[in-house]
Amino acid sequence: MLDARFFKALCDPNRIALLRRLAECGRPCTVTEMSECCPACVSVVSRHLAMLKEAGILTAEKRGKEVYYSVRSPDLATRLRDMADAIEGCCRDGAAKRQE
Amino acid sequence: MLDARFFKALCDPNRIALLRRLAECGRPCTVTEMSECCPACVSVVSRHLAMLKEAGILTAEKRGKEVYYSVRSPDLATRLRDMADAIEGCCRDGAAKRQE
DNA sequence: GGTATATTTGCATGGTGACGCAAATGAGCA
DNA sequence: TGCTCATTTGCGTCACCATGCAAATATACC
Repeated sequence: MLDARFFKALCDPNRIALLRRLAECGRPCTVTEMSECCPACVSVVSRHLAMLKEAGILTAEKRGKEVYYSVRSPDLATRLRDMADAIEGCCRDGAAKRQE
Repeated sequence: MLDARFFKALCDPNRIALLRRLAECGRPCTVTEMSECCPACVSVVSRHLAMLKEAGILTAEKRGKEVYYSVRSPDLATRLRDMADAIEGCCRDGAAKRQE
């Protein structure tokens, strides 16, 4: 549930900026488009996007020469809510067990 | 909303293990107690816990010689759910804007 | 005050990650 | 085929982080 790779993918400010940009854009974007909003050069952006994809945060679809990245927003939202539930449930159960 | 420091605090496997241990335990724990579940030595655990506290994930309360750490579970759950809402809302708005 | 325990902090070190550049790969087009 | 554009990958470098050790700080108890 609490997956280190997931958080690792989001612990870099540039990757956060890319994710935010992609979410705000509301449509699939190419690597070149994304790199315009990021101080790093294209190769670095490509690597960041690949990492976000590996972590299950983005999806990539190849169309011709270009790769279009999108946010897996429903899955992402579900994962975050599941984490919230797990932490609440875990802490509540622990406290309950302690009172027995 | 998407805070890099928050994710940074959770991108280390030992810190995840500490958070999980603390959540499952269901009661405040001392640094020494926590260090027993973690391969790292006490000073490292102390630093990890401090980082989790700085990120707003744990709270620390000093009682005598010892410091008791707890999970800020309601706040943490709220933060995660807010992130989920923000991402969903953001992507939906972007898509809607695109269709206009 | 002196000792013991709990925690934090300074420091050195090894490992990992971000970065830019250049080369390689892939796909469209003349 | 040759050319161009988009993306990825290999590589070297630099910065940051996790770690352990030792010293410092804080608190309790004698």
